[in-house]
Amino acid sequence: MIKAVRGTRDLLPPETALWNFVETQAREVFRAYNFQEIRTPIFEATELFARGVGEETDIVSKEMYTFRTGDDPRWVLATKWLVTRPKYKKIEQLRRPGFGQVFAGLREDDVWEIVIVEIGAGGPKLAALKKMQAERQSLASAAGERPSRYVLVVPSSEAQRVSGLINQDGIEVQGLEMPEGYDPPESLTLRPENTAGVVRAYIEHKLWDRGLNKLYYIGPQFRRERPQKGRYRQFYQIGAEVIGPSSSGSEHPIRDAELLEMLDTLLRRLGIADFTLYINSVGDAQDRAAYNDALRKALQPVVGQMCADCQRRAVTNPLRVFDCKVPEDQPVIATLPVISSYLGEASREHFQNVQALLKEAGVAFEVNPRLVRGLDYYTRTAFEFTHGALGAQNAILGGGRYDGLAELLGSPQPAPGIGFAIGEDRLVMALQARASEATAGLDVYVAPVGEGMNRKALRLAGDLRREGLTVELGDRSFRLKKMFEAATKAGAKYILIVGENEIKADSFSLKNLATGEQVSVPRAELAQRIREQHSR
RNA sequence: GUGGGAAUAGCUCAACUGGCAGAGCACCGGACUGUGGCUCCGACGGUUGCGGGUUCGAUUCCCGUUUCCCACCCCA
Repeated sequence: MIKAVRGTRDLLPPETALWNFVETQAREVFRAYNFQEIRTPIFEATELFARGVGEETDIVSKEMYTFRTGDDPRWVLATKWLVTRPKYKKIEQLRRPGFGQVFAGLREDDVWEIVIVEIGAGGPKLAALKKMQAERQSLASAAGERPSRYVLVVPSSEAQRVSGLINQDGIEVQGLEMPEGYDPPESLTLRPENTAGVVRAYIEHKLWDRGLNKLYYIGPQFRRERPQKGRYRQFYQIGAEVIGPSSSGSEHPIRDAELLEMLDTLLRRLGIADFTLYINSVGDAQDRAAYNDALRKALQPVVGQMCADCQRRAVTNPLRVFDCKVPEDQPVIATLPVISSYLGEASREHFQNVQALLKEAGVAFEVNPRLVRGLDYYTRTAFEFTHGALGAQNAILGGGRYDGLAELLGSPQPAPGIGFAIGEDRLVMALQARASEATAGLDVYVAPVGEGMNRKALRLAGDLRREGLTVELGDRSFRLKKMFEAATKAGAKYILIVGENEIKADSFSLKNLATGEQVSVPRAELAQRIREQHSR
């Protein structure tokens, strides 16, 4: 049996009704705050995420669904061919277009290794080139005495760019003229989050010229993580971004406060009361750099007493030490400097203002000096909403300010912004108890009885549906009893009998399935009658 | 990616030290051919996740594998 792939799942009724409920509420709240919907592609150039989210983040370094297009096996697919003299001919036999000219310039004797790489539109992967260099070095030292040349062959259109990147250590870059019809590969990635895509669209379509600076999105995202409760490989996010030139007010603390107040409103409206808003300021890029230095220094003398995870974090990402849950480490953590002491004047004032405005708006919050965000682009305000009873994945929503992101992605002018993303899967999980409320019921079951009644019933059902009712239609071949059972099972409020007597009288037997009350209702009054009763 | 637990009918779960794979609910049919729910009767439903091993015999024991769950890493 073919099953849904790992980490993905089908959403089935009645749960889908709950998803629609959540999305409908979100749209309504967003509209009240003048946000408009944007839909960006589900995949983007890999480079967008590498630059926007950060090359060193876990997301980009190991959790993305990345694939290449444009590869044609007739061209050069190989990333590497190891060439020694006996194998030289073997490669020629591969008859890849254009190989002849590469080898023409080389004498067999002095070729040690030829590496052929294809360079996609996204540019060469630095990591891949570095890895090849390291391999080459170990091969060369293993083979010691042999004279060698190391040749990197790339499509000629990329030759100059690549040699600029790798022109060192005796590596030769040769351009290979690609044949007619060569389609350079692109590296594409299923979006792991939506902020980068929104900012890309903002820049691409010059949305500032259209006064569009409040945007929201709802849709699937993809991360190749190990599945866990509330954590899927295709997951859904509801998010919004306020972005624009500073003159539009996008940098002002009131935007931060407004956004947080909107989220508070949305969660309450969804019936979630048991949540906590944590906020912090992670400062601007300079503040963060200074703080990171200080943190590393402070950790140096004490890290030896901490758990293995913390020792690793101290090197790779010192901020993460604050996430440590080992009880023995907590006293040490308590002595570490907090970022608030390293905030510049501007960041400090901004954060103070956000807090003052939140109080003004009556939004409850807690400052959590240890709250840090994982993505590179966050600056200043960072926040998250947590909810109990969700296990280890207790954050249902997170976000923050990203003042430098637009420039990083090539915006001609600064466009500070702030946004959030709600984990819809987790939000729905938190709402599961209320699932029944969101399920829409069936208004009426139309039951044809007797010869030729199917046609009449079909028309009548169509009329009622056009009047806005939810209608299910039976079939004359069922016995009436069957249809009653079906109507009851489907949760219909009424059953409507369409038989010869009814057609003659143009008045139909309408039975309330809850009360058992049955009356004859003229055709013209049917929809009205059903709706009335139904709204009681 | 790491560690632990689990997988048996559509669902929830049984099956003792290894001995015919079962129940409740759901679904379908009937009792009842223009009146449901309740009741009763009947039928359907399975490669026990998959693959291998041990054994006369494996749902049960062993190995591998896949998926899910819990946690770690990390984090919208």
